[in-house]
Amino acid sequence: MTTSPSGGSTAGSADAEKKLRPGRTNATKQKLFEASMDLIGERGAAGVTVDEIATAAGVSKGTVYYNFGSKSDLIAQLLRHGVDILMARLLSVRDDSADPLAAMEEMIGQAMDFMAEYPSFARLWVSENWRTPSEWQDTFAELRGRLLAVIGSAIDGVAAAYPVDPGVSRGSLETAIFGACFVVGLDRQTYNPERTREQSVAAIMASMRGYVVKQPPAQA
Amino acid sequence: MTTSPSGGSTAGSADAEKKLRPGRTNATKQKLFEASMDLIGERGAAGVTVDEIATAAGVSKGTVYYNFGSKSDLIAQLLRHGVDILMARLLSVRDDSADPLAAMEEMIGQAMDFMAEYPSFARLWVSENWRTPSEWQDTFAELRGRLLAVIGSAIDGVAAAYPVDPGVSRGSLETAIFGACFVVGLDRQTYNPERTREQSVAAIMASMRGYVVKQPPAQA
DNA sequence: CTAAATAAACTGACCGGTCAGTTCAAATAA
DNA sequence: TTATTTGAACTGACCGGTCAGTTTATTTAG
Repeated sequence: MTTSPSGGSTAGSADAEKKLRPGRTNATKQKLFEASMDLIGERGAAGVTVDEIATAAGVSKGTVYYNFGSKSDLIAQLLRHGVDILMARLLSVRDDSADPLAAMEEMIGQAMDFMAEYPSFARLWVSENWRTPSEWQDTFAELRGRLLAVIGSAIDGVAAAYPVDPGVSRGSLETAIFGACFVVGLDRQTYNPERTREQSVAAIMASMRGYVVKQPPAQA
Repeated sequence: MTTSPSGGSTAGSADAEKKLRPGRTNATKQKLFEASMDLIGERGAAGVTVDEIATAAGVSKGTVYYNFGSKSDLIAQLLRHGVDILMARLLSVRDDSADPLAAMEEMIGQAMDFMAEYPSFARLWVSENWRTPSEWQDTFAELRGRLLAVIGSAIDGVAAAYPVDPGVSRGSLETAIFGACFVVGLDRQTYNPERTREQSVAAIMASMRGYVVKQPPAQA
């Protein structure tokens, strides 16, 4: 076997040993990420061959196995890569103590932009996320937790500034909003391209507005 | 070739020529549906072999091709089969003119029950629904439309009885709720089995409550 | 009532082809 | 020099689909 760098599968997503040699690897990895994102998003992880990915990236099959240990490892790193991008966008929303509801809205807007820009990643996510015994179970659990934490803290912000319905659990609401972002974004891409970003955001925000109670807290 | 029945792919879901010969075919098809639902839900359409499906159904590979024209056809009919079940449940909700919001809530509850009972179908749906050039594009478009129509009319019912936010388009809201049902149901199954049915319904219903305006119609 | 005939339902071995993964010597760049 | 990439070959397993033949239930003929 050659001296493949391969990259840590369970690394903290930050590029740990990137600096060893800038070389061409990072550019190659990037190309492989982009190519495989599209292909896998379209036909599913199992429906795409390594040869196809290599060809689409303008690279040889050997290079794939030089940069990644396996097809499975490539996909795991691809998931981290996508989540890193999404996380960066979500965290770019200033958590100013102004209106937490507005912050939430901006976050959802960022998510919608991400879905529009990386629809293939969104497809990959929803395609593989809920598979029961999956090779990426642990990867998904970790990444999902990281994303939900961000949404959760945004919800907390709202709950701290407004009276909210105690009958709605934070966890379920996180899930509903998180999932709605993916689904609404994908649906727009696939079936309703005429729908605007604002319409989509408004539809998802409806659940937040329903979360804050109409009348001042009944009594609870 | 033998005289395969194969079943109409675009039939209106009602069993048309069931009586010609009771035979074993219907029972066999049912077994194949159940087996493939589970397997495909777990590992994806491309990740399951016809041999596996046949074995799981306690039937030979040839029987699969006797009852269905191809693996693809099996899956298309499987999708219709699942949607028929879900539709029946959604339509079982009495559309009494009482409280449309309560009707909506019951419908979401029915959807949650369905997701709990057929999680594999839900996984199959979200896995394949948004694939761009897919063999089942048309099938999905049709079935999606049928389901959305039911949800849409429930939303209409609410909009007719309450003052609603005109800034939220009906279509986007349909999508958000529809998608949330799948995602919340799957997430409960996969990551949060401790969550109750009521919590999940409440989280999804939040978007309906946010859809009806708090104060009597502002002015629009 | 029984045996032959018929057709639906089913079987499983088989085929052409594909795929993930491995290896490696040679080429190419930093 | 050394890290990186190439491209091609090879393997061993697997896969979708086919097909000639077998079982099973029902019908028909004697």
